[in-house]
Amino acid sequence: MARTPRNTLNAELIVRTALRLMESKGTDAFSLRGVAAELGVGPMALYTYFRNKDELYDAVRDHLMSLLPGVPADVPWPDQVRSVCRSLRLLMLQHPCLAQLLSGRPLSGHETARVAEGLLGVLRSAGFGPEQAARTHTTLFTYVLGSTSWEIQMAAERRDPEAWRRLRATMESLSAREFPSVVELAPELARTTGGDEQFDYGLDLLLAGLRTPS
Amino acid sequence: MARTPRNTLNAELIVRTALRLMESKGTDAFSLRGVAAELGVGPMALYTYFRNKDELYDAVRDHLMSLLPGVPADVPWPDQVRSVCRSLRLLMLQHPCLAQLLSGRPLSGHETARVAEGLLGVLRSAGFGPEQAARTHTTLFTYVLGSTSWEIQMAAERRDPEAWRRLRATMESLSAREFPSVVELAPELARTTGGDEQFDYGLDLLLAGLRTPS
DNA sequence: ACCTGAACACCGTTCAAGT
DNA sequence: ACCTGAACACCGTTCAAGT
Repeated sequence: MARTPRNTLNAELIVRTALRLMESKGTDAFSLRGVAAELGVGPMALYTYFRNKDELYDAVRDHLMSLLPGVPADVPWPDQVRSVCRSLRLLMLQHPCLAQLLSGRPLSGHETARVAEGLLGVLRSAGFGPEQAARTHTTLFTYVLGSTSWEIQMAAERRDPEAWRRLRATMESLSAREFPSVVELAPELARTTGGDEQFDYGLDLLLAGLRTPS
Repeated sequence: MARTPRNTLNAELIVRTALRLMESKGTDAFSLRGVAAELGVGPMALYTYFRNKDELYDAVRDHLMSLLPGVPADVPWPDQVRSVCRSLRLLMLQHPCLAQLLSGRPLSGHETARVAEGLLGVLRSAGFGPEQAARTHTTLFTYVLGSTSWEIQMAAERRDPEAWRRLRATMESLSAREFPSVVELAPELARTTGGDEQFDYGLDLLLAGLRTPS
């Protein structure tokens, strides 16, 4: 093995490699040693650029959030809100690890600054007061986070034939006495556990609530 | 060390011990070996009751979800919906690991059956059609999941003085040119990242949307 | 500064064995 | 069946060292 020459590593390269491994092997299977091996260096080489694994997680999350597109101008504010929310959802769907990085880990503080700025700017321009703008932003953001996390988990289940079979079997074995509505609405539930339509349904519900006098 | 006598172990005891460790040492720090040590047995003793770590995770999650209270009768349906959603949020706040167990792991299929049954029953009785009931249920559930996950993460940040200091510093260092609205509304954002009021604000937004003609 | 290599204290899990 | 003990293939991270 030729010794790795100097300065072949840098933070961005490590982040890109980490991201690639997370998306191919799953967020949990990801390891520092795996990234190092992929880069052809010893595990300790990464510690020059990140103090520990958490810092690398943070860097991956920040990098992904930086990919968020801006807010479209020249459209009514509800469409601007829709655009920001849909963009965040799409980013999470394209990078499933992002959901876990956002909801299950310590926060650095600026990872949501861009989506917050987008939503708050739109809401303030639409005439919302400071408090209501802040509350509405948090509501919208957490709705996107929850619905998309759930959607991703369900999609993962669907991809694994064994897991999907088990899940269907469990649903079908539910007692019709104990869970009459779940059993009756099983087909509808299966259709509404993800997808653009379901996401927009909830989003429109929130927007409809916003337009009623408060 | 006296040898552990036979039949001292059982699935429920293991689940309770695992839950206790998860809540004291954090969901991530939790380990099979830790549970075994706490119970005074070798790591392999647990494999008699659970095929692997994932099965133990599932058992803990199912146990927690079984603690959900029922739906109150004799109140208007919007209050019934509020009750189910608030109960789920409270359960997640009391057991912070539940959020991660629900959103970041494979699903067995019946963990959400009770909350689904509660919501679907209420919505169907209120006159919603099958499709709209299913869509509304998924919207409500994922809102609770997302908002409470976020709230838990923020609360964890607040408890750790070092993390909280870093987060405040990051927020204050945000450029007022790049993020004018975030900087301007920083106090409001800090106040609306959790709490009963914030949760109810989003919940009422959804309920308000539901009452407009669809 | 940038990277290596050995070492430490952990993991989950398999396997063979005991009762 | 219920539990043990040794072993395997992993982890993240520290430490001392090389350039």
